[in-house]
Amino acid sequence: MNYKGAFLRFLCIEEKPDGTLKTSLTGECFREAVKTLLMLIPPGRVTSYSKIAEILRAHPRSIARILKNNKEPLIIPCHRVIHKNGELGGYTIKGRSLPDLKKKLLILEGIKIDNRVLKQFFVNNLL
DNA sequence: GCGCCCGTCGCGG
DNA sequence: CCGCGACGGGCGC
Repeated sequence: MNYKGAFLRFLCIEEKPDGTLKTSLTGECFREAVKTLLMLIPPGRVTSYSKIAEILRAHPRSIARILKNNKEPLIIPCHRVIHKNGELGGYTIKGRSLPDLKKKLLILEGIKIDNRVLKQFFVNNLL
């Protein structure tokens, strides 16, 4: 099995009848997979909802839904997940919307935010 | 099962 | 810049 095959199997990504790829992970397993990917983002770097979704062959809004219910903010660094275009996106802790905190955390990690996060701060290869 | 929620995205105007 | 619809997964009923 080549690298790609191993990668797809590792994330339980299978081919659907229509030929598209999709992870068969659901519920807690899916959430754990998302968390694990987030842990791979180094401090001072960011990634996007769609990048996570792309890796898992899932939908960006699914990722957003998972992150909103993140029970371990800071431990699971969901503040490092932003919009693909560099906008910060939302940030919720225990039901409270705290976008300013997200911004502060990113600045503390050395990320320059000039209206948007510059492309250079995105991780190129998460895996 | 269905319907609604979501911290998205890409496209068109 | 804005509006809109697609998409996928969780969750409550």
